[in-house]
Amino acid sequence: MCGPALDMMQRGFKIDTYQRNVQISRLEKEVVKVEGILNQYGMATWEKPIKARSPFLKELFYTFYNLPEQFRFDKGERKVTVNREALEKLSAYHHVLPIINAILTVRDTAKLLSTIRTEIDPDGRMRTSYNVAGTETGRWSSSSSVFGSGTNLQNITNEVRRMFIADEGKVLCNIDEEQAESRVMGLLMWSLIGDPSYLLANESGDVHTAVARLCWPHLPWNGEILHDREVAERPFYRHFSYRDMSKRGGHLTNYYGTPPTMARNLKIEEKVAAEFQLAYFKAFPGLREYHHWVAREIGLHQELTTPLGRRRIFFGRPGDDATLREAIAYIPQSTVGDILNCALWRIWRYCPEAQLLAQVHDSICFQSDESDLPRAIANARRLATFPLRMNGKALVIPVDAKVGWNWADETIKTSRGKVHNPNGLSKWKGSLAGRKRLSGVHSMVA
DNA sequence: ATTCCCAGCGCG
DNA sequence: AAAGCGCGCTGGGAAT
Repeated sequence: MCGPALDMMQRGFKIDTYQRNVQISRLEKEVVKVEGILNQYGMATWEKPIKARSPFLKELFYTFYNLPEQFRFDKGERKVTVNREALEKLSAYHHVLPIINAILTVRDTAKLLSTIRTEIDPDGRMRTSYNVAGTETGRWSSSSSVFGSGTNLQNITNEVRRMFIADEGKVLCNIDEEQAESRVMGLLMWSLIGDPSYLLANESGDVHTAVARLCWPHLPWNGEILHDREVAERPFYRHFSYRDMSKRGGHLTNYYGTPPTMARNLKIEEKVAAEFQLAYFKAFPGLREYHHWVAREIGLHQELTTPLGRRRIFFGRPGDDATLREAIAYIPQSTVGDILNCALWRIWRYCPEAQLLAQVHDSICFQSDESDLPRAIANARRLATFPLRMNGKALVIPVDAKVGWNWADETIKTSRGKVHNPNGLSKWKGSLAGRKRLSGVHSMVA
């Protein structure tokens, strides 16, 4: 793995420094403005400034204002918190609403700013350091480069990805393993338990609609893709469609999430979450059995081995729920990482026209000369597509390809609305289809 | 002045 | 009683 890792670490990812500077000055102004407002609130109330990220916020809300303490759980411990979720609850006390809004704005903006401000190297490139043996699951991790510049490139938001660009004369391609963890979960349920239902749902084209069909069979489905999708997008509960429920609730349920968690994350009632899980487990009976299978393996051996042969020993107490949850997540997460890394290595070794730029767990970004692009993408896809076998069953994870001149999607959702990004990534359909790299002001249509 | 720790939050 | 897993970075403040 050091081959492709060093290749990317040495090359670095070109940064659009103009775009970077524009963003920095815009966000700096915003932070200064809102911090000023926050300080005025502070002086007007408890006669001290208010810092959005200070631990003393606890004192402000829970002692000075005497509001009900909010808690979070951290490794089995109940702790007082002033995180986003807590502040959103406290905003029901509308005398502190302006303070809370200002705090959340400063936090969001400062976070964004700190990533965008990350030091780039003198040649205008951002470099990272990949650790190819740094995690429990076999995934890579990413951090600042050996010289202290750059940062973790595996947690860059779409908004910030806008400043990561292709070199002159080259085009970016991002390939992605589609619904990878979910498909591996399907293979596990099929090969270990004998229940193919979840894999079939995944391979139906639109997994979330398929899951919705199985969970709510009484709705007027008729098998036509567009019609069924429309049915799935009807409201289920408040702002939630059946499809939303299937997507977010399904993922959480796969990983042993409980109704209270689902209720919190999806902002729905606990009863509604429990109802969904009942239907979900009924539609995919292999899921419960997979959870039980993992519990049994951990109880007996305290270890698991993935279909690609990666063994992990679980040092937690075998009977603990926390140990079980780590174990349930392990095989899908590790397997997807290994599949992607296998693809990465093969592209590095056999597809020289693809210059690797980044690895993000289930996706790879590379660049090619425009003239090489169709060949590079065809080769990369071929090298990344291979069957995963387990107990005589097999699965192929499809590989999606997108192209553009910067690393963000064509539509960027920001806190202030949507921004059109004409140089961004769009689905590869065999050619650039008339797309051209826009420069200067034309590349930034608000 | 430097190091350590925590809380919060970003991605897959 | 506790309430998906896997990471890394930053700012604030305490400890050294």
